[in-house]
Amino acid sequence: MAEQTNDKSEPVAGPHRRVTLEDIARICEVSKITVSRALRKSPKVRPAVREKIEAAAREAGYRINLAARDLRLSHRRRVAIVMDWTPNDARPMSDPYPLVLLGGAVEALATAGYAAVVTTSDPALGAEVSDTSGLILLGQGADQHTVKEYSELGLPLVVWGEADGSGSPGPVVVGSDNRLGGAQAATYLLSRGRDRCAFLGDLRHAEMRARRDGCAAALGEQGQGLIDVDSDLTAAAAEAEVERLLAEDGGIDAIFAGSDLMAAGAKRAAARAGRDVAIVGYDDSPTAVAFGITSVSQDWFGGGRLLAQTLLELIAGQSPHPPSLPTRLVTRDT
Amino acid sequence: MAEQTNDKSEPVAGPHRRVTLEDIARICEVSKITVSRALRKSPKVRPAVREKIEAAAREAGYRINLAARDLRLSHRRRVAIVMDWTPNDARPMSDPYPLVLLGGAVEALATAGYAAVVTTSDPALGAEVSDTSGLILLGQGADQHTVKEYSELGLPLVVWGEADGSGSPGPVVVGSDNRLGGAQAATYLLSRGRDRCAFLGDLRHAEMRARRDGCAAALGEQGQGLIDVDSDLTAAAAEAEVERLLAEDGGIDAIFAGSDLMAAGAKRAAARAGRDVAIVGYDDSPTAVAFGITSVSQDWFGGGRLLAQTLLELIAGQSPHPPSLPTRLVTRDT
DNA sequence: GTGAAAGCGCTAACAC
DNA sequence: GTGTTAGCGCTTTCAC
Repeated sequence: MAEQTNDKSEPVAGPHRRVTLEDIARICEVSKITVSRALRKSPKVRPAVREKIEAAAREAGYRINLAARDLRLSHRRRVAIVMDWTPNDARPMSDPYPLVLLGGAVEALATAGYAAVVTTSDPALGAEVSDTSGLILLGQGADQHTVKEYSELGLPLVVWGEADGSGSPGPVVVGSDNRLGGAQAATYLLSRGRDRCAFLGDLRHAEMRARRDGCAAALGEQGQGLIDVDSDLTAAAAEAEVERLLAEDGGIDAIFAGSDLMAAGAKRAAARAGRDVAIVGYDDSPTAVAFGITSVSQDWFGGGRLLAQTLLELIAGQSPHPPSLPTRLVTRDT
Repeated sequence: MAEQTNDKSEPVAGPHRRVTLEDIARICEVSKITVSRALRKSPKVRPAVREKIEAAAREAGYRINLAARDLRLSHRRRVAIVMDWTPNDARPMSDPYPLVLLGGAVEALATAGYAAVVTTSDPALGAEVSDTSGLILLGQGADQHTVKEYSELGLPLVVWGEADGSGSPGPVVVGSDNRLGGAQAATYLLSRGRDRCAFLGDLRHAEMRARRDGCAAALGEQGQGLIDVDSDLTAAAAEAEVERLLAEDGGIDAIFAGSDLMAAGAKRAAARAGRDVAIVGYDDSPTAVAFGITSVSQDWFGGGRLLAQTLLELIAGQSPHPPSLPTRLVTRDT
């Protein structure tokens, strides 16, 4: 629109010099500090003056220079969020949920007046990451190497992942309660009268292990065991593993899969084998919905918010002990 | 100068004052401009001095203050990325792909030395958004209301979505070539000898319309028509629609669905009806992989990169005309 | 209620 | 090669 403010008898300095407080001050014939106060809605400025200034600022397209404000105030209300998923891992880049996590964090940070600078772990932007109030690391929780690297910055640091439970002095970890999720799966399978259950997943991932452990513990209380089946995190791999498993073991009547994709594979294998197998997946994803698979649901958005809140507490000098986020079982056909 | 820090033996100045160039300068007994130059690897600084300075900076944990740098240089190497998905829309927040889009944009921006400030369309962070070099808007491309709102900031603006093709003076739009995707689906269905094809989707969305139009045009060249079937973008809705469609029309032998989830629903309906229906989905998502559904694949990461490149050109004062991103058909069982 | 002066930490421009 | 001076745009004293 009226982007080019055809100067009001003032020299247009430079091709595109931005409008500053001083410009507005000159227009309104007040000092720049008054403009500053007015724009921040200080009660010390007379309403009439304030309105005039606000109008002039709007008219002239004034936008505050945050660099100047932050420099003067010597703070930076900015937090870095490092997305450190590498592909071919537990969470492919195409996984929906990290985005929701991000959304939750961004929202909570915004509410607190913080901006989120998002980066991949590209080192090129080192300065942008290190000149922040704190850091959120999103990725496979306990990738020790990356965590160590970032914790050396000496900034408040919160990591998304599976708490190692050791209570060790490492970074603050926020995560979903995978053990609880596993226990909920077990309870469901038991309620359906199942007594020979297998866990499907890649146990090299801490989150998968926690899911398995939670399930095994709950089953154990009823005197049942849990059979580990190692599988890549794809539907095809899971299908092949379950096909083999069902052929080998005629008693299997329940499968808890560490992801919905694996659960979908398991369901196909069970259907082809003509076996009645109860199946629980993980993540309550569109895949689970489409296949009608019972699944453990995580509160990703809440997770993002908790991540942000925890970091903000850390920045404020507190010592937060964030709770694990509860999971919820969503029952469907399997 | 007012030197109140006489005690250089005292490492703690105040509760947490950050290390500045001046501190390093004092330690190394040089001027701060020399430190500045050394840290930026200027060739004007003698290697010996430079190394000494670098060591001292590392030792003292010096981190540049970007606010000061940006203020001095009067630029801001920062771009805002606004995630404007509202739920219950074409792309639910749980949609996987925008994250990849984001990743591509963040990576390309980082390479160019720009940081990405990610926000939801929460107005609380207005200043953080408006004090940037430019804006990337991620959401339903042509949500006129949001686009207008942001374009009033007068900043370089690039929107992800379906180009309206009008060549109108609106914002620069970057998007995937949905018409091409539709045409690829048509070519595939024709190659499988199909002659009565339906399109499944919600035509209120510009992207869906473009997919349908591309498909219809390609079919039209072979003298075939395309039947529109309106459906919500869920597997269940699609399943119901296709069930009805197949019952009504005994000739249908092909379905092009605007999303993989709908394609999965269609596949189930076809299987239950015992009909041989060729099916093509859209997005090449994990769901398509799991269901073995032929699908049109978009280059989301490349899309993010193109988004960033386009914005950077705009910032540089050029008038970019970004190409549509080509799609690719991934053939599976359907 | 309003203003004048000072300075946050950095770097471009010019000395030397 | 290195240092001195100045100033980016803002907000906090402290006057009035």
